[in-house]
Amino acid sequence: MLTEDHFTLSEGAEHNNPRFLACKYCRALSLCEFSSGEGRQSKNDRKIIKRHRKIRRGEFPYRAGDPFHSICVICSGAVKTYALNRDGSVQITGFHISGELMGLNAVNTKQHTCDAVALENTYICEILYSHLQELCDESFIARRLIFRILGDQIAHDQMVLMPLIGAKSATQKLAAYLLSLSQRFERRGLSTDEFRLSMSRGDLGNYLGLAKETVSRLFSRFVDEGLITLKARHIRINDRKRLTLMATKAPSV
Amino acid sequence: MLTEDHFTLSEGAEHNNPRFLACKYCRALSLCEFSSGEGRQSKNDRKIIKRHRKIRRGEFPYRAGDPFHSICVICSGAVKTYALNRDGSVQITGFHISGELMGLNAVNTKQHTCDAVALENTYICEILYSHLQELCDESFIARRLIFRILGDQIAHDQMVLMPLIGAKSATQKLAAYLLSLSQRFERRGLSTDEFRLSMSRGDLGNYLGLAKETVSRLFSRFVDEGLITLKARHIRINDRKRLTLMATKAPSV
DNA sequence: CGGCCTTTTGACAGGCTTCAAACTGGGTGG
DNA sequence: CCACCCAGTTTGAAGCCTGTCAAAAGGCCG
Repeated sequence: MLTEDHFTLSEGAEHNNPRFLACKYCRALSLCEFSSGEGRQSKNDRKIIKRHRKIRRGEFPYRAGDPFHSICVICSGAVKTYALNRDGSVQITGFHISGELMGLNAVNTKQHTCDAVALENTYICEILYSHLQELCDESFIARRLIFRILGDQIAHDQMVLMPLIGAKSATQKLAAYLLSLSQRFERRGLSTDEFRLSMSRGDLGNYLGLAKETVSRLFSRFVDEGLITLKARHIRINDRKRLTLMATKAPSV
Repeated sequence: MLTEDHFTLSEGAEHNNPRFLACKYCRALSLCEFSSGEGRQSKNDRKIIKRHRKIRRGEFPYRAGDPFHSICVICSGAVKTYALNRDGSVQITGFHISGELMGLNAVNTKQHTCDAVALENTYICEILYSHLQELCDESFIARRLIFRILGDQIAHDQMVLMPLIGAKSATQKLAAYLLSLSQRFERRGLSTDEFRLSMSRGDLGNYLGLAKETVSRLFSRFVDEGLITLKARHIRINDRKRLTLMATKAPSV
């Protein structure tokens, strides 16, 4: 499915260049190259994908209430999404890293229900959903692709979120989430054992339903026990086996 | 989209007859009538949907490892799904009531990852997924329908599951889940304020990450405070406003 | 009507949150 | 380039919430 077209857009890229990373991950998704590969005959082919929008730390890819018009692919960087409760408190609904999609929960409502904010300088590609749907009317491959994207999202939500709800201790929650993060980095072709935690302890706590102090204390305990190494927001997993045990087993450990 | 065909299948039905309920809810989904309405010209039209399979309490609609071949619609009754951890402990992944879909998380893996077991005598319709996909190649409406189904599932997971993860107290969790259950019954045309809890306290606790005793105690407290009325597994919500407050607000109430 | 599973209620121990204070690190301006 | 500053992080102490263990009461099904 790769086309020169595709590579042209990334020309001059180097390994550390976010534009290059973008296409590397989109390729893994087989979404970007598809969007640029199909429909070449049309003059509007470029409109289906808006490439490499730069979003600085603290800026918003989209806000709650914005009309939904495109699926966002994170090329590099990280984004958190959150909803505001009526009483003013915030509920973080997810963290999204390079190669992942954002905003799929709005495909039916046609309106974003969460705010999205960049945790660090971030590049995103936007794929216009209405155009992608039109493409589906013509292309068998597009149909299967979009089914796969939606299905993956459902499977991901079920498999990752459920253990976090059912976890009976803070230890379980944090261990489980670290492992799921690790898997996500691996799936994007990055290191499984060593990665950057772009979110603050407070954000993590809010997401997992824990106080930020508890998160901090658990990290310290994990370090003491040799499970992980931590330098500021850079984490390395040293003992995946035991971490997995803590994620599933009863809190009596 | 309704056809005589459709009504024929439910003939002789009465309001309390599960077969009638089946079609009532499927109509709400616009999935069943579509499946029987489209493709009438074909001789295979009946194969796309397998109607009204009866499943007794304790029986399994499907097991983990089974090949995924159809989307299950619950006509009447209730089903829980759960996964087994390596250490033998179970993690309940969801409760499904009449009018809802099951097994969507397997559309891509092509293999079920959870066990599903009926909490009471249950009727389900099965819609063959491969046939539905083929239908998508021919029908615009089928495409939009399946997008809507998948999109709804994603939105549901995001909106319902996230608050449960982020809840900071047992009270929040249980109140939030009762309200989301209530919404689900309403969406299916049933009473918002009065419904049956098909699952045991233990199941609820397992799902929410609470001890069954805690669930029981919270129910008692809710009753004492006049928020709900409880008779065995029949619940009535008396003060939705305050229950909503407990679902979002800090545990200091 | 009897047996069994579920639910309720109590007591206690332990984990988590809250409040508070000291510390660290990244970003800014001189 | 360095010092400063502030947000984020770590660590401590105390109190509440929730899990665990235990026993009694209730409800459902044969």
